[in-house]
Amino acid sequence: MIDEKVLPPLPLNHLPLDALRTFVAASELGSFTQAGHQVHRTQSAVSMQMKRLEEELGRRLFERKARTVSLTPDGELLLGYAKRMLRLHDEALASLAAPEMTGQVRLGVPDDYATRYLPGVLSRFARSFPKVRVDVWCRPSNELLAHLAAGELDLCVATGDGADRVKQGGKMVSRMPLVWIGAKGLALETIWNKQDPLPLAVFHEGCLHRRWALEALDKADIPFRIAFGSMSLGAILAAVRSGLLVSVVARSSVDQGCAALGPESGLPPLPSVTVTLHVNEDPKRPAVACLAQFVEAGFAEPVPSN
DNA sequence: TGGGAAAGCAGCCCTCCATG
DNA sequence: CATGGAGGGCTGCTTTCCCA
Repeated sequence: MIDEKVLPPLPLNHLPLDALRTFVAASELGSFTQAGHQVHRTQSAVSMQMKRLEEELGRRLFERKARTVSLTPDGELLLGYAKRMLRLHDEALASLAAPEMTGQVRLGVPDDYATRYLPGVLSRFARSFPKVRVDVWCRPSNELLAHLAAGELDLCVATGDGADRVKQGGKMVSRMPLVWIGAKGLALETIWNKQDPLPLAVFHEGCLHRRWALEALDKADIPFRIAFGSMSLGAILAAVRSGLLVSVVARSSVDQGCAALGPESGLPPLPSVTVTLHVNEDPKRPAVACLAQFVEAGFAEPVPSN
């Protein structure tokens, strides 16, 4: 028998999903005004919502600066939970809206993002819509977009420099920093003395990671030699794990046996790639829009750890 | 130009009460 | 006991203004 007199009072706090959605938008956009545009509210409404959320939690979530806002450590902590709660909420709505949905959806994803994000997205989608068949193609972004335009795919994920992809009808779902990687524990000077060319493992011609990496090296006047080329992320990572060369991948792709090389390595800084989602909308095929929601939510999740 | 505060307003929701 | 309508309070929004 539980003696209720010794129990601490239950907290009355709750986290309204509306406010969490605004919170996620503000944290990602770094602005209450921009967040307001995204959630269809005014800047003042966003400001008040965030103030109420902070009061509810008794924690400061944002550092307010002159023209921007940024997350406090408590805000960072909440962000992960908020994204998971919103994902579950959206999944539940989608599942209840059309639990008996059937059909086939053709999804295209670049190889490196397929490895990281697809398993979770596909398993959640299959649990919610077991009667929908999903066919996945792994190809470079440009090829996927061509297949989408030809009607051979229903939706695809593509990487690019943001503005271009959005002009092509894509919806931005994430920004992913590129990083130099080497074998875990690698002392870079053992394979590169800065006079000889830097040994590189890179993706195929036409890959954005490759182009940006080579441009950054050119700009920094660092000679290089392509010692390994592949279309497969798995092969690139395996080559890197050999400890004989370095490569460039999205931060989310760094796996066991590899480590990101910081600025102390002497390698030039790299930009971030924009990840966009492109959909051939078809009102007669709701499964396409549903899978698009799941993919988008998958990219909103924290990067799965190794 | 963007965030915060105050005032005013609309709509939601809870409570109460009548009705079947 | 369930349901539906009325009334009042509360919540959350927009507008406006001020400050950095």
